[in-house]
Amino acid sequence: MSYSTHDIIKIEKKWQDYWRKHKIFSVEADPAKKKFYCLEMFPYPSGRIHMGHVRNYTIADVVARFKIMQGFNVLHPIGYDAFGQPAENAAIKNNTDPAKWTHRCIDEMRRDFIRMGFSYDWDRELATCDADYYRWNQWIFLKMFEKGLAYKKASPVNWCPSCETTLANEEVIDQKCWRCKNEVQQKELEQWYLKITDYSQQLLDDLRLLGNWPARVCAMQENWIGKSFGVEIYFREKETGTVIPVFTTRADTIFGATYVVLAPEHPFVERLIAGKPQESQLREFLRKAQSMSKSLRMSGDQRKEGAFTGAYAINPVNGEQVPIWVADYVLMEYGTGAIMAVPTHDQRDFLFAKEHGLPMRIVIKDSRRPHLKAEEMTEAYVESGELVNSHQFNGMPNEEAKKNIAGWMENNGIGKVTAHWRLRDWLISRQRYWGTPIPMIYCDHCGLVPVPENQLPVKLPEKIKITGEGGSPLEQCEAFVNVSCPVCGEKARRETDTMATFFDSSWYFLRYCDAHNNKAIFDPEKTAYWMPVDQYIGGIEHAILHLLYSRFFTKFLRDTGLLKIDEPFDRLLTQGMVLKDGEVMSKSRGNIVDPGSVIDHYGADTLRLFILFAAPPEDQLEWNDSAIDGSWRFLNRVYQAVEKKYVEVKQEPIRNFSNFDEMDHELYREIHATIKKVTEDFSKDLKFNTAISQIMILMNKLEKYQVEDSPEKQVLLNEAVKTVVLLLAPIAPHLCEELWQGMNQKGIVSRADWPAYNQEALVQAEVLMVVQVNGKVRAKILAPRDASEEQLRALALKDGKIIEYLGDKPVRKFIVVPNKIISIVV
RNA sequence: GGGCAAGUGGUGGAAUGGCAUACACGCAGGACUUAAAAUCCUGUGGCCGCAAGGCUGUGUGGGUUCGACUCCCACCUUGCCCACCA
Repeated sequence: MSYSTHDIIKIEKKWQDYWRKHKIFSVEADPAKKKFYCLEMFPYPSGRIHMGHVRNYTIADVVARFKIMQGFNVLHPIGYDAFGQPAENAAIKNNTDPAKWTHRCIDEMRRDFIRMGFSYDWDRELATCDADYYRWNQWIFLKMFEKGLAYKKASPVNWCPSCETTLANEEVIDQKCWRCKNEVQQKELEQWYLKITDYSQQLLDDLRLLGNWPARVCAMQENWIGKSFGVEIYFREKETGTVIPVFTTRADTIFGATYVVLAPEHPFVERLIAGKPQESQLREFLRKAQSMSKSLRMSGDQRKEGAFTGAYAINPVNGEQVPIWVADYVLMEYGTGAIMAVPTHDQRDFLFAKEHGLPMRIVIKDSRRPHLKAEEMTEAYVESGELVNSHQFNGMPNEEAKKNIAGWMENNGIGKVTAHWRLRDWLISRQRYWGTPIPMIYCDHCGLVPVPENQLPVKLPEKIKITGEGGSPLEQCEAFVNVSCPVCGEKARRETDTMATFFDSSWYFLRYCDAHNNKAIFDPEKTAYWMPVDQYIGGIEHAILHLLYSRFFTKFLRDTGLLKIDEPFDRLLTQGMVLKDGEVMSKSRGNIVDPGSVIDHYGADTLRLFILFAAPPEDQLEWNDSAIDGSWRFLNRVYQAVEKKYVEVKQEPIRNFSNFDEMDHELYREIHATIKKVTEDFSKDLKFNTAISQIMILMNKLEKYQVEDSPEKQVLLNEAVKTVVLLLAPIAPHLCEELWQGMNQKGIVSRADWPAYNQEALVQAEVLMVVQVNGKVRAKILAPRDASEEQLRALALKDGKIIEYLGDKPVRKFIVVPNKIISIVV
């Protein structure tokens, strides 16, 4: 058979059918076997796969196949993150049913995965939009509700008045609704939250357990959780004595506080301004500030607006009376919703004070400009220095003062050392159709009633009209909404909010362990065997939310006794993006390369090889139409090598090393060096690009190798060819199966044993050593392995070139790095 | 503004203290062919040189070292993430 596109397509189809028919990649939990759980982030089923999927899933597939060959019981599942807005939008646009649309997309995607030759356990396939799956979302929600971790709270949402619907932040573009282009408002709605903040400390502490995660992902999570230490200082309102706690990380600047600022939403504001002369102006300001959407209010260089309340606060450290302001640059969600302003040492306070003519006082001396006056400052001084104007703390370095002042405040009851977090509770309510219904019921008599477990799943109603307008589609579905109260039996109403899809994806890796259990979320014995995921692979865009939520769910389920692990994912790889002409591939840029057409032309193996070879997995990958020809050519050469170089030898000649000539030794060494390199690259840092390079080097060597009718040499050559096929099998599995069969080997290559390398084969009797003189390479000498310094000195000093470079200068230093380099200093 | 990456031939990249540019793409020349494709061979950082060879070279400047793409300091550029977080 020749190597043509036509044949390749046939070969690939043949092996894909074989693998599926014989369930080669289906596995069962078996405590007698060592397990390996290889997982990729499951896709949103948008239809055909794109290069990002190809890259992500090819990397995972190589890991899975490699581990199988190494003898592990490998769990490698796939599923679909199938709820979410695109299906609903498509339904609105084409007047179709989201379920139908989604399942059609899933079918297309599955076909593409099969065509890529991925080694999935198809028996565990799942889709989050199936009731078999989302009933367990509801079950988890009820458990969380039971434990007080799911609760309802009024909070502002982006609201489009013309579509009568809530919008995600991403759907608000320039303050306007992405669909109808009308102005978006903020509206208070009762929303469901998960109390992830109960786990803040654990989520932070356990980052230490994630040594096999990219450091930057941990750093991003740490920043997101955002624990900051500081002091809550108790200011008092002058008239009533009401305590106003403010949070600061800069207690050292307390003597420079010249005003206090409350967030517009601060509950105390209302009482403060009532009856004040400027009340109406203040109300106007508050109205404006609160109607502004959060994203606008927080946008970078927004001017800081604010107003004086007419009230004053007493600074507890010096009894000083300072004005209380309300300003939009203070956020209710962070700290106490109130700050002490130190304009001289905080840039935001500085800008605000300049804008509104508020007083300033320097309390930390800038050693470079010790005589600077506050009114001469052009920006806040935020560096360190000695305290001034700070009573008994004058002269103290400010870092020291931070601790001392905090301690002094605690002793005097005017402040408390505390920590604040950036992490907020997780809003999971969506006023959408295509998601998991939140299993709660509102009863006029009994209040908020959870749906009893035995009534799960609360199914999404089918065949309902979705227009995108008039609020949540479920709200209009009488059959869904009207229900009798599970407690008193009276008429009641169902919750019509659905869950954010991040809920679905926070535990799918657990369901894979026992995908079709209809009695329980999973059998704890099965998760005990398979979990944690040994290798997780996905995009960096999920570095924060998805991974944090999954960690939270894992800890929660551990606390309910279902899991025994603290963290779900042992090793994490975040693969880089696929670029074309230096830009991310996207429809709008028109620079998409369709994987399907590449497979049609070259076959899946070539695509797999190229995408692994072109860049290390974590880096960005530049798509190159002509470079893929190189991958095709290489596989062709492998094919030819088996056809032409592999000759079965009847009698099994005894390998006799003493008969090896230099060429034999070289090939033998290269075989084992390649096994070693590929094994290490596949195991440790998943450096497929260098593993492939090394296989190419072995190919280059074996192609040049001459057998000269010697059966012994033929055995050696056969071993080289066989090694290439084995090492390449995880990367180009279809071709390697075909070649394996062609070589009359037992079984299939997907289940073959991964070759072991012989360390002795790598040891050379003589090594080529580089000789440097004054740091420059001047000669290379062949020296016996592990030669002594004396031997090497003698060898080096009789080398013609070295003699020339040394001249009659005396040798000052003679440095030997064994078997590598000799460095002579004169 | 804060945090984290990264910067190496015409291109993707290799080398993480020890021969810079492995492996591949591209390009040039050659073989085969009526011709083309495919395939194979040779060359390919820059400068000087007929050559042997020499000098130079990993964003910029400094440092540590016998020796630095690699480690340290400062700067420049690009990318990503976070960001009125007190």
